[in-house]
Amino acid sequence: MDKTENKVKIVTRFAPSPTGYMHVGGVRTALYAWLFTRKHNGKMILRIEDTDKEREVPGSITHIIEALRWAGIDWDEGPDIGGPNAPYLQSERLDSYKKYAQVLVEKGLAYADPYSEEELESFRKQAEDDKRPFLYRNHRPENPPIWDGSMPLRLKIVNPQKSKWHDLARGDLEAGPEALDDFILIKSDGYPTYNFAHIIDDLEMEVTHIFRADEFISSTPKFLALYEALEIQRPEFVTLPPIMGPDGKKKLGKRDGAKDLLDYRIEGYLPEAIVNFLALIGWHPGGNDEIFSMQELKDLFTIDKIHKSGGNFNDVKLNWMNREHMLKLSHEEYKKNLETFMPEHLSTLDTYASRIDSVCAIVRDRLEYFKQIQEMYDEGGLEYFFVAPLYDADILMCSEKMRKGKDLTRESLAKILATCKLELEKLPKETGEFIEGGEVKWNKESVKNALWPIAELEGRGIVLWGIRVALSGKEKSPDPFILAETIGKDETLARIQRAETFLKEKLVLS
RNA sequence: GGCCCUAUCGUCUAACGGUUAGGACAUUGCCUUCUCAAGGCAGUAAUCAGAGUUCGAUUCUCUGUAGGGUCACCA
Repeated sequence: MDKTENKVKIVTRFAPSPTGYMHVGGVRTALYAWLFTRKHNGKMILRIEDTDKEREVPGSITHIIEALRWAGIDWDEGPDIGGPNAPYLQSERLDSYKKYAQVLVEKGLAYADPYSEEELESFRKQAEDDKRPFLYRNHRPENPPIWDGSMPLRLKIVNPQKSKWHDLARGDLEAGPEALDDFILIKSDGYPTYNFAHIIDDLEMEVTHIFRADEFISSTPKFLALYEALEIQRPEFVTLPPIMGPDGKKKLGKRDGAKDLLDYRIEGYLPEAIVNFLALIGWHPGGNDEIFSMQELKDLFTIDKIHKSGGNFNDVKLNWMNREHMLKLSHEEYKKNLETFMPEHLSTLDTYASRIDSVCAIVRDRLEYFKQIQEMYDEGGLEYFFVAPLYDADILMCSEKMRKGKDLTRESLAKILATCKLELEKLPKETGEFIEGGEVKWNKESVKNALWPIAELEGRGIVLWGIRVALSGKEKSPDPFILAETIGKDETLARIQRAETFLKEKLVLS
């Protein structure tokens, strides 16, 4: 296989129809074609199959292009960049289809369909009532009218028999003669059907490998008949297994929550992660590795490793994988991504600039996708990184478990906090700079060293919980030391002071 | 219903006639621990069923079963 691939120039195409969004299944098809093409220094074409004017959604083409580019997939010819085989919109290639249709008419292999939709419908119904499959060729008109373009044009299947073919991913396939019928080449509106158009385009564009979804297996006999009628050589088929919905029951569709690819960008997923994940549904290079870069995928990709059976789209694992890719980012890259998801009311604060780096580091282990930053740590989000929190007495007082049997009143907690504050005041204020003549500076280590003796004395649960909540106001948050380091000495002391006062006031009130 | 495709832990998968059937996600337990994460360790968990071929079948063949696809003037 690989030998011939290297001799003949590989030409692949991705040919979506502009129906509004970029299905992840489609992205995978494009991805496999892309990996294969780029690995073999081939040529990839983007072609838009816009022959159904009814379904076309305006803006789709730009959307598709944007989505594919985001995923890191590029092409050598396409509607946006042109190329020697232009145009790349099927709606602009009508002359080609007409030309080949005429060839078939002249060969006596295509004929006009004179029936009305109602008549066709009744044939179908009759077949259904008789419990046999409907075949148009059983109703083929004796003397079809001359095709003037106002009626559909059908291919005449002269000798319906069993079809056999080879698929590079699936192996040998076959279908009975029932799968073959006189199908429509050109619709009455003058546009070709998919079945016809893609074959003409692939021929004219000299496509060598067709990467396609599983559902096209059933119509392959039709394509084969057309190649034969046209007396042309067919490209290789590479049929991919289906991607199922999370329940594993049905093909992944819009209703099962199949997202548009760009939704993942909105959620703050990394394109490399999506690509990695998608690549591994239906293909695996062997071995135990799972995290691959685009480059690695390209190097490893081979058609014979494509699976036959379908796979589920499991977004729990996608999240894990996305985190793995996020972890590979440098601090600067991570920060850049994260900042696009920072709520504006925080990013405009004057505490923001000095603390965002630290927040980045803190959040790094915790996020599976960047938008999660917005839902982090309870409802309050991450305000407490930038502004002093409000307190809840119950949370501040910590749980029984943390107290470990020790009595704790608001007054005694306030005292403990005061003691901590006293110790922390002794620390120099500077962060990140070496302090001459003293080991301590204001970083999480020194804060820890200052607090630890008190914690040992009064109970770790009480002291560390108390400080942490004094700094964050939250039941759940990063540890107090890193929080203290992040907000700096002045604010740490101020927040402890506030918590202390809060406790005392509460005490007086109650 | 006709035709077609597919079948390894719950999920993604490794294995290309010989393995204690491996890894990952998820899950469970433990460790770490001031909370939440993260991290570390450990555990539970699969060859759809039945025949054949073979010294030996997850792997090859057949049958059954289940799931999926497709039967448009959609792609």
